[in-house]
Amino acid sequence: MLDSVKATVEDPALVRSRRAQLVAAAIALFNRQGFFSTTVKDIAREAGFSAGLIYQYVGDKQDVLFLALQKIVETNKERIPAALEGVTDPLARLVTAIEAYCRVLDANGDAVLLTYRESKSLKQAHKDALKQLERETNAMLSACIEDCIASGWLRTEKVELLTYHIVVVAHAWALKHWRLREITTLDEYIRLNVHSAWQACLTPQGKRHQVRLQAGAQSAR
Amino acid sequence: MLDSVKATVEDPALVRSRRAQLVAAAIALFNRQGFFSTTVKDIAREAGFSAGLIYQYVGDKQDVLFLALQKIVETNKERIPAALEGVTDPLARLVTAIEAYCRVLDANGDAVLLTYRESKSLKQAHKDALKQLERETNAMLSACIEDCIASGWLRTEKVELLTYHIVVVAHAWALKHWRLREITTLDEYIRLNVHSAWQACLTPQGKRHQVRLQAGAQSAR
Amino acid sequence: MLDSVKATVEDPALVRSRRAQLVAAAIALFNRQGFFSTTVKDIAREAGFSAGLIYQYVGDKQDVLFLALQKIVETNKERIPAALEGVTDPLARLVTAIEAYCRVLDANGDAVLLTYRESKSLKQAHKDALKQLERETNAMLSACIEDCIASGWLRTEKVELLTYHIVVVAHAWALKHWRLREITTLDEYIRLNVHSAWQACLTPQGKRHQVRLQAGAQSAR
Amino acid sequence: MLDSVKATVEDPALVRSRRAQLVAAAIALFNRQGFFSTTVKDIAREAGFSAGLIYQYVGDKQDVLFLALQKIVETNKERIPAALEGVTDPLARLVTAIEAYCRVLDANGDAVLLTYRESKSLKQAHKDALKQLERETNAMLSACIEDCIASGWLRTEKVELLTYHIVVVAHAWALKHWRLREITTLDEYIRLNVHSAWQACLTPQGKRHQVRLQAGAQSAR
DNA sequence: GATGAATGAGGCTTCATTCAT
DNA sequence: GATGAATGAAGCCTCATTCAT
Repeated sequence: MLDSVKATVEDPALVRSRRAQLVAAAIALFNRQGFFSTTVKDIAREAGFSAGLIYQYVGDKQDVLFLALQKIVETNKERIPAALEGVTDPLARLVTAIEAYCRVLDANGDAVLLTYRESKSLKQAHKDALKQLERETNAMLSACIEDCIASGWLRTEKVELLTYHIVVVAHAWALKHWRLREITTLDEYIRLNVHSAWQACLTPQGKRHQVRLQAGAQSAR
Repeated sequence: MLDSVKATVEDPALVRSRRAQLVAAAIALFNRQGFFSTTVKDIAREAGFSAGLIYQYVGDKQDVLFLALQKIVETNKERIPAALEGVTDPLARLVTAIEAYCRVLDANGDAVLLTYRESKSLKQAHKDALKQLERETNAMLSACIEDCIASGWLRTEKVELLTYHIVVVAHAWALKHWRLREITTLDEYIRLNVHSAWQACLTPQGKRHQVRLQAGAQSAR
Repeated sequence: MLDSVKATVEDPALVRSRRAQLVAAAIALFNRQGFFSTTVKDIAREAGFSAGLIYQYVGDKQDVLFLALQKIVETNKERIPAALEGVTDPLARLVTAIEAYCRVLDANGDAVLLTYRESKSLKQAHKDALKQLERETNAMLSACIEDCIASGWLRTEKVELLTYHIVVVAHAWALKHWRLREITTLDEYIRLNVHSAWQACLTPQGKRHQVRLQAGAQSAR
Repeated sequence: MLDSVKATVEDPALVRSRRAQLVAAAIALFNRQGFFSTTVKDIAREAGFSAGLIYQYVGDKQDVLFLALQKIVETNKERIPAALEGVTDPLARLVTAIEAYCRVLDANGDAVLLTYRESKSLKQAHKDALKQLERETNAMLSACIEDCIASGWLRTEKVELLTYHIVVVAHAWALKHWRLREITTLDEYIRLNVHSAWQACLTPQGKRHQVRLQAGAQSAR
């Protein structure tokens, strides 16, 4: 993963830390101004080092974009397992995973928009790498769904289609944030829009199980 | 609408036709290469005239982007009323509007992606104009929903939120086309993902009415 | 003179009138914006006809500049004989010629500046033509001076040098107008600066004659 | 003074030396071809570096013009005090200052013409800065004149008007050089035209003092 | 390893000039 | 004769990338 981008500097620890600076600066700027309107010097200044140095850790301006988008997608991917830690009930896991996912997107805000907006500018290999990462993230949601199906709580024709339904509605919170924040809140959005995406697929037993879970959550407070 | 972009040529018919050429060329290229990687000369060549001529019909390269995005959004907006022509039953109207909308997006394909990707590069006034157009398109779906509510077929807390749910799932077909086309078809996507967005809101009467409608459609074939 | 600039239109009366329009427009614009910052379209618009038409009366944008500068210099040249009409006394003729010259320059204002500023942009033949015209104008002043010398009123080593002295001090009124108008008036400037240029050359008889003339002018009022 | 033009390079010594190259190249070219007919690439080539580099030392092509004109006017301004070094007699100082001024103008030749020709193209702030510099130069001549008045050698109604008289006659040597060099020499021009500008203002004592000075100069040889 | 001055290709835009109507 | 749309060369300027220090 690291080697898909070339660095001339040897020390891998240094490479990692420099690239972290680089990527943080890049994400901030790409969000603010977009990829093309951000100059390499902008990135260098924001990252706190000289323009020339960038080319010791990256082959290309495009590589910076790739590292930035990769960082964003990886962050998304890491948060879900963290949130699922300790949760065992399949339906509870699905709910938890979705909520975690939505809240990462909300926090990362326009980074999501960034992946939609600027992916076009990547070389094909990098595009593919990102799509693969996204698939892996989605696979975690799909796994939760399949567990629910195995438990008899859910029924659906195509798991991945349902996954995508959830994913895009979640993404939409970031993509259409300019309008949605005027008419609702994140919590309401999750409840009304995101969760509704899969509730139509609940089996009768699933529904009963859900009621039980909510009652438990209620009394647990 | 026309005057938000300045032309030095007087004849409005000529302005219209030249701009149509321009916009067609621009949409094709922006889809292929993105806004920033497309040069003004590229556009001129694709449109079939000289580079200088562009500036008789447009003040700016950005203006071309605006005209292109505007064209896309307007096309979306025009197809819905056309499809609704002659349909009177509120629920049938909702279904028809949604299907029409999805099929325009499918046809215009990556143009939708374009609006997400490149809107950033517009001047604020142009961004606002596009958002207004989008709101107007959405309002047509909202109106269908409200008719269904008035008829007692649907119930929902926030009409516009439901509208956005539908809209983003529809857009997702274009945004995630690279993956979705591998796992489903447009028809299935509409049935499983788009329509499911509102069916959770059907009232019992609504459900019965829907069954009746589908039976009618069946026998009409 | 006319033929140093080519016209495709035959009718000489038309050529004259069109060119007059052209030149008037050009002088106004060149004064305001300079030669290079004035576009051919600007000139056409100011003159009240289409851009293409200019090329029927002129070969070049440079030709317009030449016609404009020529017009200015010719105007200067024509006013002096007009003012001298009926004046016979040599010293009175000199005074009259200088005053006339200064007042034309004051009226034509920045046109003078124009000849200094933009002559550089002319083709050599046109530069020469203008210098010749300027020499002819100066020759009229020189003639007055020589008459005064012949009458014994003036004495100077080099007539043309004295002429130039007068000319440049007169031009300075236009060239340094931005500052001079803050510290004096045209009348005072003529009295203190322009006329002083030659009064050092008056012979004793010349001085006496001058006193007589002024007394005459006084009593004539 | 330096900061009225922006540079992205930090090192002030480098800025100074690069700008000196730039200005030297620019003055040569502007004299030869005028400001508008000189391209930025021309300047770069003449200065001996790449086109892009110019924009590290200057914001604009116009800024180059400003620096060039500023350099010219400043040179004029610096030579006068240098020439006055050690001269104490007020009348001698006036004569010395004028001669120094004329000889700078003669050496800088067409640079003077440049200030008349191209000032138009400057932004207002830069125009004002140059006018201020010119005023300061003139003030040095005015001071000499006032000393002479205080000593009783000269009498004049308006000191600054007399200063301008001297200045423009001196400038004329550069402006009308194409003709004047045909009919006279610099020395004769200074004697007959420039100095005559103020000799009419000599008081009787002033005249006597002048004779004494010249006698002294004579015997000193 | 780090700096930042230097390079130079290439983009957007203007505008003198032509030419079909 | 007049119009003004169309052409295309060329200018200014930006910026990714290199390289001497």
